[in-house]
Amino acid sequence: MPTIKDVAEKAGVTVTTVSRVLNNRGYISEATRKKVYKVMEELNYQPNELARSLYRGKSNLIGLIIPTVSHPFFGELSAYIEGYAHSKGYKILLCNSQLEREKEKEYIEMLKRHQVDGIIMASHTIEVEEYSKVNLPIVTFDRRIKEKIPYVSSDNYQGGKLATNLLIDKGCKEIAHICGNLNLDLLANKRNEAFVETAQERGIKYYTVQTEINVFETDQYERLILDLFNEHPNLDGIFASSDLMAASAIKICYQLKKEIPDEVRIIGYDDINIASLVTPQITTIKQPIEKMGKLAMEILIKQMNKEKVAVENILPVTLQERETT
Amino acid sequence: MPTIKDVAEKAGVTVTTVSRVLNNRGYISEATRKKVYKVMEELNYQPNELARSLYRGKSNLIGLIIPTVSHPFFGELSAYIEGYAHSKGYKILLCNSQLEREKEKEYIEMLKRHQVDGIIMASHTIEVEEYSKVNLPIVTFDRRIKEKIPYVSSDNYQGGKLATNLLIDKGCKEIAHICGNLNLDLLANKRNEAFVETAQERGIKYYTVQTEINVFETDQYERLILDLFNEHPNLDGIFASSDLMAASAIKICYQLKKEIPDEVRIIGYDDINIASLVTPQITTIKQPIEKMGKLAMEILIKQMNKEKVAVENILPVTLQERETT
DNA sequence: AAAAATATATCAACCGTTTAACATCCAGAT
DNA sequence: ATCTGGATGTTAAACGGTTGATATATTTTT
Repeated sequence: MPTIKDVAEKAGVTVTTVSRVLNNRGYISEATRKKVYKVMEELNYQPNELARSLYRGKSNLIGLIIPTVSHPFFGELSAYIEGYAHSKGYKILLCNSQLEREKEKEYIEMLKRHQVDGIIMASHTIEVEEYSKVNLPIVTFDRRIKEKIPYVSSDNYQGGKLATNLLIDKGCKEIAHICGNLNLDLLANKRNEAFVETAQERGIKYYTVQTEINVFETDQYERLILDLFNEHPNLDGIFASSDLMAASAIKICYQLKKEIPDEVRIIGYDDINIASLVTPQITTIKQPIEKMGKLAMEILIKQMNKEKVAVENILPVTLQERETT
Repeated sequence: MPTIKDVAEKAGVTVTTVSRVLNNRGYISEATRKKVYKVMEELNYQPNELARSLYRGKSNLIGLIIPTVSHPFFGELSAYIEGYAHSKGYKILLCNSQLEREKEKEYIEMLKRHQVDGIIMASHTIEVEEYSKVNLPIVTFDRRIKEKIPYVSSDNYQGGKLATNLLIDKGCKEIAHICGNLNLDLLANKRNEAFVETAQERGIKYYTVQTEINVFETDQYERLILDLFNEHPNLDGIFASSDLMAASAIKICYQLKKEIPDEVRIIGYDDINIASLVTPQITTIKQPIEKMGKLAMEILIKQMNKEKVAVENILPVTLQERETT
């Protein structure tokens, strides 16, 4: 790999001059500028960002910690985050925590060693105190930390309310919410709050089913839903806390020969791409994934520039009515 | 951020000694080792990997260029690649090319500037000559380059053959292959070769439909499939070159009130997670995504260690029969 | 008591780049 | 003839770490 020295020698100038060309500082005549650029071209020279980052104390690297990029929600979110980051000159270091506390910690340390400029944290199993130790611009997804760490979320309570009301409006008499584990202190838990409160207010029978703390496993979803129908054969409405769960619910309904939406109505959450691709198309609560990703990056960049940021950043959700209700 | 100097001072030793502790070189007594570790703990010291990488000429960074991580196939692939890379001490820099030539080039240059140790390239729109310019360990997905760049692929011809034969065995008389654009010189094109040859051999009417060169857009898939049925109302078998395309085909069949699998049989490709999650579950050709990801990383690591690697690395595919055939 | 091994220190070079300070040269304006 | 400012050079320090050479203790072995 050619260095700035090679370029300088070949162009017959000093490294200072080359550096000046590279960084547009000081006086440089058009002639030398052209000559230097030409040599860089010839040598296929690329400035070493490690060296630059070391000197500048800024790496332009962002750590992204998610449960796994193979989950479509996080896949889509990551794509948007990376796209926006790239447009702003930042690179994404991808970390799949698999929702394991130890991995989260390990990744955070690794990111610090690599001098990332900030961390986007969308996987939350570590203890709250760990967050304050990070000591780096950080933005959180869907989780409020006691300390003043900014977070991005969508309006989970409103989403839960929209979903529950839709089921009831459509005539459901006995409904269930299948959600992630409520012991994880996530803002998504507000969906269940809304579900419970709305069902109570409107005097409808309701049940809550939680998944295990583990990872996303469709087998588990299917088992839970099957058990649910066994216990409550008259269940006629399911509010699934992700579109993937909704797809599992659809599958089980077909197995049990329950017609959708006539006998059972199902509403999902997220509105990932496949929600409108599968048959029947899934009615769902749309999270503004692109906006959330962009906002997270914006907040991170502001923090890096020592600008003030709001701690709470909640975006609105919308109901996407399709074929399962 | 504390530096090695801070640690040395606080521990009352020199940086050389700290560095020795850090790197396990030379003589170090247990006492000083402990003391140094304790101080590192107290200061929450993390060695600066930029500085280390700069000196060592090795960053432990790998560039991963894919069309987009929001596509489930690449999402799953990326998760496996990152997981295996992490276990080997490598970090992944995520690059979504959106299948744009300019972005691919830009990303490659960026990765070189950041001194990545190697590149996994799963997006191929740049010209073949560009690959030789890279001058870095590289491994390619599903694309053979004239130069001796190693590639990982699954047995596309066999996959196409399995799929086509299944449709015919099940009684299809008029079949179509919906595939990506054949002008992109991808090994996936062998699926179409196999499709055509098998259909001819067995004397079955067949058609090939290509998508535009663009990105993956379900709207486009749906339009193509709708047109296909308009032109060939008696079509009774579809070989879709991805599970997402198969899902689109299912959707259109429902719209046209064609029963699956009685009137139309559909087989997908990839066996991404959602293939077995949707209803009906998609019959598909399973690519060994995890093995392919791992193999790609292994080949890259071997190249980085100057070991010899095979250019051609083709893994077997298997038929997953489910509900759409 | 001498030799060998262990433990640590000091010093300096190096990785590739940036940047500040200062010097030099030249062309044009005064 | 002098001044001004543009264009470049020289030099050296800095970023944070690694490493080799060399020196100097202290222990341990012979």
